[in-house]
Amino acid sequence: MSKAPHSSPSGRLAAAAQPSSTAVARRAGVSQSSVSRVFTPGAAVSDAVREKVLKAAAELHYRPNALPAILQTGRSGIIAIIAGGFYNPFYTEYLWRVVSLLREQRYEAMVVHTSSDDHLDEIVGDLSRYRIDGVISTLSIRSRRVATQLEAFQIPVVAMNSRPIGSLRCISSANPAAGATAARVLMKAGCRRFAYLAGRDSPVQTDRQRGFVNQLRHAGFADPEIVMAGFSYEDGYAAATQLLSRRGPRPDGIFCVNDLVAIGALDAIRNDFGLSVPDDIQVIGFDDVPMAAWQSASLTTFHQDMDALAAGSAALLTGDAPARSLVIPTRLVLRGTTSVPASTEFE
Amino acid sequence: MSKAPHSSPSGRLAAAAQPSSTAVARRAGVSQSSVSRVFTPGAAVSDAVREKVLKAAAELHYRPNALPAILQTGRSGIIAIIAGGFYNPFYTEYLWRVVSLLREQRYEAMVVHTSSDDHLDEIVGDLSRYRIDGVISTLSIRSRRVATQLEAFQIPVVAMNSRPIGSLRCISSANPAAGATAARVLMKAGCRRFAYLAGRDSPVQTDRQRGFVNQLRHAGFADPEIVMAGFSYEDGYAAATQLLSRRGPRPDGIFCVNDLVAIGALDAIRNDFGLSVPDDIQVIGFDDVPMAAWQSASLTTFHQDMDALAAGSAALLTGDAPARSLVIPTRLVLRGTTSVPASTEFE
DNA sequence: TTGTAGGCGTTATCAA
DNA sequence: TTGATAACGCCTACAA
Repeated sequence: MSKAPHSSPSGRLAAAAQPSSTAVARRAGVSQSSVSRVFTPGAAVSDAVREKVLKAAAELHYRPNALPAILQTGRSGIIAIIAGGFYNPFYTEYLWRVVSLLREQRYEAMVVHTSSDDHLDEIVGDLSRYRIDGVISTLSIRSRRVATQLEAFQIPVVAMNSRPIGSLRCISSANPAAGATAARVLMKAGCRRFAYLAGRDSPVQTDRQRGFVNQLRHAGFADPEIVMAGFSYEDGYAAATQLLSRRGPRPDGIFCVNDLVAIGALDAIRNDFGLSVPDDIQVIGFDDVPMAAWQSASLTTFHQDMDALAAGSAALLTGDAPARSLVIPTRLVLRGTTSVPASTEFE
Repeated sequence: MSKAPHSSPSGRLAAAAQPSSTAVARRAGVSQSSVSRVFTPGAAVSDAVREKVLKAAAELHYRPNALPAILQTGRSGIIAIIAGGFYNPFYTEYLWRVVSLLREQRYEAMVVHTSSDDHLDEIVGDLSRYRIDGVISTLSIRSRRVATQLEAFQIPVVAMNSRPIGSLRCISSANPAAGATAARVLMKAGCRRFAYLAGRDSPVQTDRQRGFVNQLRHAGFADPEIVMAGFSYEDGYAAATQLLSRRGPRPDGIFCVNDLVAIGALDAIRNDFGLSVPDDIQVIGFDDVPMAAWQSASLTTFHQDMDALAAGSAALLTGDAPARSLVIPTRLVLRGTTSVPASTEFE
């Protein structure tokens, strides 16, 4: 007996037909409505009927079908999550936290992986066929065209690290403030010549750089050397190599757009140039990914409040948030790549 | 004008009502069937009707609603992915690859995060309300109870690293073979006293250990010291510390259940015990996560063929696979934590 | 407390 | 090639 599911001729996966509430009703000797009521929390059903229905349901392995209800109510309970940058543990941690949190709130997550925000509108268009209730994007939305298209779908969209274009709801860490703190830490630690290893066009990158540069200027220092890196270990490694290969005095304080870049830089500084961190050069990263705490890195960095980022994203989506935009404070984590007393305050 | 979506009184997210094919039909002056046909690939429609319909659809921002079609056909095009262990980049890379691949095949992925396979049946029960076409689990399914429950749903289930219980479809890397190769590499490199840093009860763990131990025995060596670690950096760090703090001669060849454990061990060996790798101790990991290639680790390890794992999982699900179980070969990646000539063959 | 009837937006079927 | 009509499985009235 081949009760197992099989592929249809088209090659599409065909699940075995599942029993309907009508089938359960027939078996239990009650009406379909009664079955529905038994599976609707708070509906009035007599114990006798409930018992009969549950028995029949168990025998048939009945599971209520969510789709007709969605058709009826227009609410699917599905949130689309469009994510990228999985090479950075920051984004994968955000992903699982958001997914878990949504599930606690009885939403399911439909996840799409993409590396660019260029096709976000197409993707949301595809997913809107499932009548998704909302969208969370870990990719910052930079294109106004995409933002406009997204609005046409009439689906709430929360984007991380985006500028608030149109009706977009945005959440991010306090990047400019952290950049400024990075500058203060390095200055306090005695650095005199600064450098910044930059990401590529993204609000995150811009904000961190701006905070850092402005604070240095404010303190009367020369602008830091800016080296275009990217967001990966390899990018950081290459950028640091380039920076330290230049003629002239080398920087003694480096702020990096994220931890991966910082760790790449550290490996170049220590292994290829034989320099000591923090004696010759001090380094600060961003994200506080698990690897930053590894002994081999021991990287001073900014911890992003993942709990708050996830909770804030969900709140923005459901409208429970007080605003249309949320900014979450970061926390400085001092480790071995800087030399300031741990008790120093940097507010 | 408040056209934006809003929360209903119940606090649930309510998306704005989307136009139906009937609305499009009315506007285009054709029947609903014709609209349906325009959006059904391969259906016969005249150019005149198609044009009218597309025009009306564009004006209304119409998107076909997938739900009634699912009701009708029984196929949702949704695959559930139940994943955990996101602290290990191996699992997150697998996740995005599978998600991307499924999307290419026109499936959407519903993702649930959970750390244990204990509730897999409940989760699948929840998701079956959406009439999912299949399930991929990155958690190995160990409980026969869960496996039995899963069968009751009549939904195809692919599990990574599981034993084939019931109708479960399984995929994994060639773990025992890799374990044996690890033993051969360390022996070839001149090691004499071996240790294995173990994970906790999972087929992956057991298979790698078995391959390693059997090969050593086969070559006439004493059994390796087995230290219970786990799967994280911290676990590896602690296990190595424990191992090297013991009295008696210390091991000179260590195989670890995965890269994170190996990197944790490396940090303990080098920093806390001041030993040299590979001169005093040689180390091999498993997975070839990006961090294994970082200079600070430079870890010899086994590369898992992520492409094949993802493609195999999808094929098992859709029935395109030749078997109900797939085993994917690994590739040895020699780096700085072992001292064998790169050209050596270990087949 | 229970049952009957209508409708959600598609696809499938059949007639025109 | 097109249109009318019946499902699909549930929820929401309303009636009994």
